[in-house]
Amino acid sequence: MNTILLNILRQRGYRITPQRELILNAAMQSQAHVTAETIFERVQQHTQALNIATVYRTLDLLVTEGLFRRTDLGGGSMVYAPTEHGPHIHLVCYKCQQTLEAEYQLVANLTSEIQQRHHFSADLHHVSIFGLCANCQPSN
Amino acid sequence: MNTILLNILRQRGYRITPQRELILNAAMQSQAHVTAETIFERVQQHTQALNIATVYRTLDLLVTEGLFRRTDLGGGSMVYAPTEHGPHIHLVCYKCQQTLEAEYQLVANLTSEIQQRHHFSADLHHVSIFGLCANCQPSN
DNA sequence: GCTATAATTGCGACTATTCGCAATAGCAAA
DNA sequence: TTTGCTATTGCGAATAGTCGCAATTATAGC
Repeated sequence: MNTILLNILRQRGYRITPQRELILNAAMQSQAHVTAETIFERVQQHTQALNIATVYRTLDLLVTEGLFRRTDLGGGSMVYAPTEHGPHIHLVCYKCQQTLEAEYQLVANLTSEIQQRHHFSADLHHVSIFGLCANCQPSN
Repeated sequence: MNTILLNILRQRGYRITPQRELILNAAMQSQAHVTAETIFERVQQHTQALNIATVYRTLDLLVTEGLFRRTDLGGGSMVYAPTEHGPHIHLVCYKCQQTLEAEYQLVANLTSEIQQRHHFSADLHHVSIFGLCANCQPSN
């Protein structure tokens, strides 16, 4: 049972509903990125009392509150991960759809440069970069 | 009438259909980014002989052939622009949805670093970076 | 413990996009 | 110019995600 994140939400004035508890627990259940659909299925194994729209709305809330990150890994649906899992970037191949994880370090100073030059606070903590992996690049 | 891009497609073994001509012309009609829906509406002013799925498929083709770029500007639908319009990056605000254009230069050496370290050919030519604009950042 | 109120949920409709499949039609070769 | 092959299209259904609105409910104040 994850009380830490629930308490953060409560402190920020959000109501703690059974649905939010269920979603949060299901979302924290694995170390990997999860889709809304996966969370929905996990919760449904215990109870019927949940609508998929609520899953999306709760995940949106968690993302805008900075507790989760949403990433497009090119698989057709967005994936979510707790912010505490630490920043890293995703290299997603256009062609074969494979994804590589890379160190956040690569984009760290891009963030500060964008802040200085454009006063824009870029969120690159779980960003996806699309392109072609080694195997799929034309070899000439 | 845009014969240059049509010839490139022909040379690469793709068939030139009336639909592809119409879509290509409509897509090149303005300097700005366009959505599939916009292209579809433009073409429909001339003829009914076009299906929205074909618009999406043709745009996909143009993107995978490197002739167009697809970008998510956070407005709910993807936008497309000819590659020849030149690279630039988009700073998209999570909160107010406003987008700023910035120089490609900012990410130029990130591309080569990713190539060196991960042998991954990153495509950052029209990338969107999400975050908070100056107005929407907490001011403390 | 009750009540009032505003946040949250469920539901059904809607949007953007993709997909499978049968029908159509470019284009290369004869 | 006709033919045949296969790429491409149209269609309708499916998927991921969002939205408006009425019903429900968490929580602050009594």
